[in-house]
Amino acid sequence: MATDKSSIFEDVYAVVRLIPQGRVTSYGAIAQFLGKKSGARLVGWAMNASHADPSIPAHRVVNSSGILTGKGFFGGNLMQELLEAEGLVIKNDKIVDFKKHLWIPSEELL
DNA sequence: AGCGTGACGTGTA
DNA sequence: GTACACGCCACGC
Repeated sequence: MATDKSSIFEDVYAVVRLIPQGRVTSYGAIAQFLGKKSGARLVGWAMNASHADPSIPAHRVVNSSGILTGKGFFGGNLMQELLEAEGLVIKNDKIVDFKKHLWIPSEELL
């Protein structure tokens, strides 16, 4: 949004930044919202680049199982603590009641 | 233009 | 329930 890079990163960043606190979304949901049916990998790849932008709550993005796949990129349990700080409950690296906290842009933003 | 890679997703065994 | 393979799109070399 802020730029005309035409790169998928910007699109992913924009969506991730819209994720409300205490909510989470999945790579597939974002990919679907962007129009990529199975572009979940692209989202994950974009998130990898999100490290350059600390304003991106990448910790709110998990895989379709609600597992903190990218926690290793945050360093230890930082990702889990961030989510717990937002009222979420993490158990065994996965979000409890994941579907309950799931935030789908294509539905919430509709 | 082709190959390899990736914080994924889904299906099948 | 776990393990493996395929598919999918975009970027870097």
